[in-house]
Amino acid sequence: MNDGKPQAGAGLLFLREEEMRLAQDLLFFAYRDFTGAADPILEELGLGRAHHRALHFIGRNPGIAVTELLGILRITKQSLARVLGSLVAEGYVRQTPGRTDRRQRLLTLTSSGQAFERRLYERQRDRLLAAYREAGPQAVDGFRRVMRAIMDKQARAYLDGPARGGAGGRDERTQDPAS
Amino acid sequence: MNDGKPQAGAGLLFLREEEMRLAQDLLFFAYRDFTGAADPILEELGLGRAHHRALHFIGRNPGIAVTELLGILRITKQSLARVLGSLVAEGYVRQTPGRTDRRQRLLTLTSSGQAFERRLYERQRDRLLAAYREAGPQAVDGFRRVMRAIMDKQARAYLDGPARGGAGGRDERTQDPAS
DNA sequence: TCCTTTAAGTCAACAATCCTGTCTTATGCA
DNA sequence: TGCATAAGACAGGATTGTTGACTTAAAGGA
Repeated sequence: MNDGKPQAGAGLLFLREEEMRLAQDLLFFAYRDFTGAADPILEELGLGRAHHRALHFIGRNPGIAVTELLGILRITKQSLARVLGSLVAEGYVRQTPGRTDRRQRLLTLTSSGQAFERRLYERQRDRLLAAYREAGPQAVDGFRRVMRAIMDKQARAYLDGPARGGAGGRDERTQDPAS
Repeated sequence: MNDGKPQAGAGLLFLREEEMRLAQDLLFFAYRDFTGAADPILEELGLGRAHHRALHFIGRNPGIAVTELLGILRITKQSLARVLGSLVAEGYVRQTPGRTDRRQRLLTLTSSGQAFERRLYERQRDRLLAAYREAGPQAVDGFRRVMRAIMDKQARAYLDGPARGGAGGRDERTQDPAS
């Protein structure tokens, strides 16, 4: 990075600060417009972004336990309970007792929950796909690297979990809890 | 990416969907932990993330008009008024009438506002800097390209505005409104 | 079996953040 | 002069988040 030019100090520090300020802006605007893309669908169904986040991670982790979902969303039990309550009440999410640990209420999307989540997904996908095409595969690789590096160890470990990334294997949770 | 294997259809579609799902995850976790990095400082001063966002964009655009800030944050006048009210009351933000348009109340950080914003910035900077170092300059370039491509035209235009990006020139707003 | 811990849910109360709609004041501008 | 715009204010409400205390059921070790 420092390519050995004589006067190193203030000028480079300025550049570095502007780089970091730009990164702040990028994260704000990209996230703002990425999440905003699904808003029309949510409004149509009378739900909010909190519901969307829950649907996304339940859809992505069928049979996830409540505690695990809380750890992902980083919200309190109460906050999740409210959101989850309406999702269950409207038939988007099903709760089934854990087989090995019967204290758990494993969460799964119903078929209408899957359909709803897919509509939300498609809006964000369209935007992401266009961005990926515009930026090109090499940029996409860099994007992934930086985004992974920004997040906590814990989140990286989650992304590397058996359900994702791994060579095609579905993990045990994917055996859908019998309705 | 498509390395010319015979059976093209379903398998590749699956891969593409997993790519998009991963992108959703990346945006959620990176944003969650990026914003979370400043939370301890905010809590210390008894302010919230909404205050941080306002401070950031006022600091980045000294002398910004209220309407322009509303357009960036995409919130309503009422929401901003509440946040701005406390920032002004606690002496972090100064409002000065516009010189050319006296209806405007141009927003600037006071020196204590600058100091506060800097503390918040430094937390996020540390995380971003570590991520940039870990991912490497080429990845950073890709990150920027993809993030820019995700956001709205309007936001890209903002980032290309005269105050940023341009070859070193400060724009007229930077002439700080006389206190 | 007894005891502790854990998973989940619940209730009450509250705080932050956002929204809508309506109105006023001052100013810009044709 | 008349309309549009910038900003602020008021009233009321919705969403999303918080804390703290408590209950129920089940797991799991001594």
